[in-house]
Amino acid sequence: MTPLKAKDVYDLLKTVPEGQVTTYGDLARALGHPNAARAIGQIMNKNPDPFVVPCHRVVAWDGGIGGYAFGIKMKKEILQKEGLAFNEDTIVDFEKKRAKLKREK
DNA sequence: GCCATGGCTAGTA
DNA sequence: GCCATGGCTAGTA
Repeated sequence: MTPLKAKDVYDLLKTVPEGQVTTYGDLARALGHPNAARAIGQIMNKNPDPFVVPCHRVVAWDGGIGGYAFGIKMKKEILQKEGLAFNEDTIVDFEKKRAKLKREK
């Protein structure tokens, strides 16, 4: 299996529009690495450019917030600003907000 | 040897 | 609540 490239993750993530989200596992599967969810999280943590790569739009598989380099509180605020609603720490209507990823390669 | 995950079990109510 | 997974990095040789 070809290695997972950070650039591929970022490129795919950039296709997720404002107001929608994706998950660590979805990104992993779309790139042909069904078990690399955790590696995706680590790649997000090293995000070179938070203003270009919308890593705040990557959440946990169950609609939970996941993590964020600048704190999950800020992540939540940004997502709310982009139009998502929360019930406690879970995204409301998560399945409807979940982006359909275009499979790469 | 660390984790910004996720899936599966054991054990309680 | 445990642990497999996979990419990264600190720290030793």
